[in-house]
Amino acid sequence: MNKEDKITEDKIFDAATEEFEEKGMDGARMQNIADRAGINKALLHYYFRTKDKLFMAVFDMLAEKLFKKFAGIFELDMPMDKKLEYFFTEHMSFLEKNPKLPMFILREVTRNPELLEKFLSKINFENIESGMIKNIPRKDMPENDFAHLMISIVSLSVFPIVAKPIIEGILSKQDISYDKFIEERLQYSPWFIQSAILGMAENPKNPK
Amino acid sequence: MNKEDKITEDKIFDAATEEFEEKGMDGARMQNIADRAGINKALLHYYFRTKDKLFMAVFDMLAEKLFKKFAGIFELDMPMDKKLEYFFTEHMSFLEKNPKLPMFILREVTRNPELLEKFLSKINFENIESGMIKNIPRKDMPENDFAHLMISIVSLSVFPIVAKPIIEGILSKQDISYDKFIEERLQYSPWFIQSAILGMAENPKNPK
DNA sequence: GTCTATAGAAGGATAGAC
DNA sequence: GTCTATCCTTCTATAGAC
Repeated sequence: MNKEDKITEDKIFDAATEEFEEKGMDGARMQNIADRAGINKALLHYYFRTKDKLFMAVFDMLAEKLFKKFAGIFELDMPMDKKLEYFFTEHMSFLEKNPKLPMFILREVTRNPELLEKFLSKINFENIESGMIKNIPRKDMPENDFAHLMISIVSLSVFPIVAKPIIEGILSKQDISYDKFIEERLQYSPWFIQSAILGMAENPKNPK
Repeated sequence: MNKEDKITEDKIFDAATEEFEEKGMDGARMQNIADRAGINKALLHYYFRTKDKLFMAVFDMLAEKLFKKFAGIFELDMPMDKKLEYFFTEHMSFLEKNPKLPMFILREVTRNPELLEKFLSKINFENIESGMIKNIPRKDMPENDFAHLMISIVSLSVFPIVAKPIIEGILSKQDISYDKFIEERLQYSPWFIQSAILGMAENPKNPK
């Protein structure tokens, strides 16, 4: 199905997704959305009433999209080393295809606490925890260390995408391609994390 | 010196910094800046001509501030394990005091390539590389692995701050305080990274 | 359902008095 | 230097013809 065949509401929704994902609520313009969709401004209001309602529809869809990918992976039942590799392969290739998505979510939930609530409400904590804990490398791991490990994994996968412009700029001065760099991280990051997990077990934290 | 004594230009600049850091260029309002500074809109234009010029002055100052902190720490001449601890202590306590700064920089350089150039131009790559390489744990580390290690360190320190709203929300459902969590990371992250470095040395990457 | 034209609100910028 | 009043542009939103 090409763009011409699509019904108008879909064309508008897709155009709005592009505009909002790129510029955020504050930077997006209804005129730009109309232009991208190849229709006029009045039609936007005919289908979605207000900019805010249109934005909400887009945010909801994108939050769902990002979240589904995360949760699904953590729930997998496999050993930690396999899970890590699978996570980075799946998750980062997803983010490569949607490079603006994490920045969009972060920007908007930071701007508007209501959106934060909307986003958090999608998370099913029980599934994630049980899925991870089942295959955790060390059964004696202190409770909070689990949270630290999770945040570390997410930091290592999401930040290189969120900070793409800066990292790309820095790498280019050393003649390294950003895309190649991200490709390498599919191997590097699981290796890094797995090494950290093993290393931490061998060399327990000195008490504070 | 309290706010009343300050000369007007400084009051405006400080108020603009708050407004821009919080809302970004697109979301900031000149009226809000005037209100925060306790003066009227006309004065903003008297001192800074346009919103864009005022924004540029603020961006320049904040980019410098963030960058100085980063660069200075990497240049330190000390062994890797001490450097890591020092980095996280210094860097994260700085970010705790300026929690909106990294989001601001990321949001704005993503929005406007000119700002990205401005930001990148501040970086002195030679100082950073020489300062890090001098105390790198493994002299035989492949070239790109150095870049991967650096990005990993920055990811682990910056992301938990950038994603504060989401992380805070998730932790609160498990009755963990965000501030306490960040405090713990001052110990956890250097330990995590140090363990990874040691672990990777012992367990070399299997060739792709 | 789709368009043109325009109303109406918001926000950046300026004129001019003091 | 600082203020009030106001202009002008930009943008969201609606009216009304087809």
